[in-house]
Amino acid sequence: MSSADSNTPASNANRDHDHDHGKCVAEALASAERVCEAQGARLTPQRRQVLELIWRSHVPVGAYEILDAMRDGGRRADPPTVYRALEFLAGLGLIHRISTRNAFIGCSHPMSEHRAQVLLCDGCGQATEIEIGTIAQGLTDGAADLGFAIADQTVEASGLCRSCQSTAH
Amino acid sequence: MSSADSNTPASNANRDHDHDHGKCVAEALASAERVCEAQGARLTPQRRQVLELIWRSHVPVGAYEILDAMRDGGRRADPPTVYRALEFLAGLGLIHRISTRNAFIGCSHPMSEHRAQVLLCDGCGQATEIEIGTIAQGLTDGAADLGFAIADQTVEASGLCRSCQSTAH
DNA sequence: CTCATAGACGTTATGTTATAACATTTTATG
DNA sequence: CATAAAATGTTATAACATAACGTCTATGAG
Ligand SMILES: [Zn+2]
Ligand SMILES: [Zn+2]
Ligand SMILES: [Zn+2]
Ligand SMILES: [Zn+2]
Repeated sequence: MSSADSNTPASNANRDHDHDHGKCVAEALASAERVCEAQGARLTPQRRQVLELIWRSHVPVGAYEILDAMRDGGRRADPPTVYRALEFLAGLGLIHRISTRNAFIGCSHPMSEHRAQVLLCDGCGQATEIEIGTIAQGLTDGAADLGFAIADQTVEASGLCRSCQSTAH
Repeated sequence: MSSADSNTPASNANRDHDHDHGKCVAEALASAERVCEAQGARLTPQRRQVLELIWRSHVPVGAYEILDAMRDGGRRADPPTVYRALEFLAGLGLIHRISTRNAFIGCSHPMSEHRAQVLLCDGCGQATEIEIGTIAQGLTDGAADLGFAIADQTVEASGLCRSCQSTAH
């Protein structure tokens, strides 16, 4: 993964409402397989299905929505099944938990180490992952000034995306 | 409240584990009364009690902990009672919800408009509110570059405070 | 191939957080 | 006092998450 960079995960930040989502999904699944292989982890059919269900859209999806979708698909499932898969996927950085929504989104660029920073649209519900280095660094530095050592960061903002601003009238 | 600034709410950021917490509480309650008066809102005994319970420490407190404490105090209470008070207090900026913990803390400087930015210690559990303007601004600007208009921000970081770093060995 | 092991998954039950809906009481005000 | 608005009481349930333990399955050693 150090040679060609034909995929441009950062382009997700500029994603429009009518983008080629099939590409998002394909890239996400390909990345997932690479990450799992690299980590010696197993992307079982069940885990893969949960990842696919999360990637059905860019709208954060709750654990029980996933559960319902799995049942709709004929598969027997219970909460622990879903939460285990979510824990596995989050552990590998393949998904992010959105704390303010109790929901999950697929990570747009799971191959690179990063802190999740997310924009949440109150109009369409879509989440957009961004990566503003100065925020992560500013937070780390600001905390360090107080003697606080940051281990993990959560940065979530809500508002209106470009499309939903033009729609609102 | 525009004249003397004898209280230094920002000093909370440097708060030690053995600070004068009585002062924190006294200031918080005084601020609450001022804010309520300014807004024409009523700080009823029940709301005041919830605020006091939240201010028992700097550790974020869950709604049901508050509920239990109210019942311990002999008062009859049910979940909606607590959640209504929390909603009221949060609406006035007197408390902040900590999304990553499903819990609440008292706001250290409710008189000034601000976005909550919080450091959460995994050791002692205490929350420290900080205010790094460049983060709020960087987030707003970074989002604006994508055409996204931010209405609300959540910034939470976990790690170890100074005291808990020295303790850990 | 058989067995031991570890990881994944199934299953049941329960814990935890939050809100809907409607009744009643309190407070402010004319 | 009459009235309306705000606050609170009350019951029930929705929504989110995990504990605990049993079973299955892939894998590798012997
Ligand atoms: Zn997409
Ligand atoms: Zn939108
Ligand atoms: Zn204090
Ligand atoms: Zn600490």
